[in-house]
Amino acid sequence: MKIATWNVNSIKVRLPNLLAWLKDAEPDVVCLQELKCVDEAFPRSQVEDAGYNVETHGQKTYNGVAILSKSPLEDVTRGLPGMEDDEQARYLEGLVPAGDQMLRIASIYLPNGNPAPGPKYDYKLDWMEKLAAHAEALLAYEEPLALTGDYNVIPTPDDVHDAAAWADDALFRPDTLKAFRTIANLGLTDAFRACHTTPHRYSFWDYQAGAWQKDNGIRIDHLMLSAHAADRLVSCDIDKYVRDWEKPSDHVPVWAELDFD
DNA sequence: ATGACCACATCTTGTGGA
Repeated sequence: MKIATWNVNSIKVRLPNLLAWLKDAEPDVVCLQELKCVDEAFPRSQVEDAGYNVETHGQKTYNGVAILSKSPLEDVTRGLPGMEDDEQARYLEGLVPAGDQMLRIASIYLPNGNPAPGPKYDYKLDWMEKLAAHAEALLAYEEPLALTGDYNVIPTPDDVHDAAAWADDALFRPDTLKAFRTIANLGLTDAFRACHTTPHRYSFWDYQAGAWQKDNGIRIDHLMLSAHAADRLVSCDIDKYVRDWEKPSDHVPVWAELDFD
């Protein structure tokens, strides 16, 4: 099965690109971030007509996550457990069939955290702590699990065009990387890095300053797999070509193929 | 070249993104 994550930066603006990419890529499950709309405003019928079941966790103007799946989702959770007071729609989780098993998959839009230091950065680190706690609880099931989304974390200097320029940024500060390693070290595999050693492969290019044309990007969209999912990993890649489409998101889709027989 | 964008809400300017 093919799973994917894509920060679309407004589902309303990006719907044509989403529908075109769904047709191209034919993913089984897609986690979306930054819908920037309430649940009622999600273009549900168009996505359903493309062959997908839709679960959303939206809010007005900002954030918002969704999971599209060819099979209906079960056991859907809205909001990050342990952050019940979170007013920001950043987490959605559900179960989908995977061969004769089930895959638990989450769509994550981790806080940006800039400017750092400050309250927004504190919120990011708090969110990462709660995500770690929830990941630990899910990993205890010892089942296929994919925590996928826009982590707003540049894991290593190989994942950024100019590490020095990002040194003080909330996406690359030492405390951010430490919190990300804490999550990964619970037993989650970065699908892209498991498949590729090539440095400087990116999933985001800023709209500004000709970042795309100069390949000044960062890799911040990740598929983090439990052992039971990583054991099934066949391939993973970044659909960079989508960044060249008209009206692109600043992020592109990242996908992984898992073989559940 | 300390340059350069985009989406949203609101109303032509501010906020947020990364």
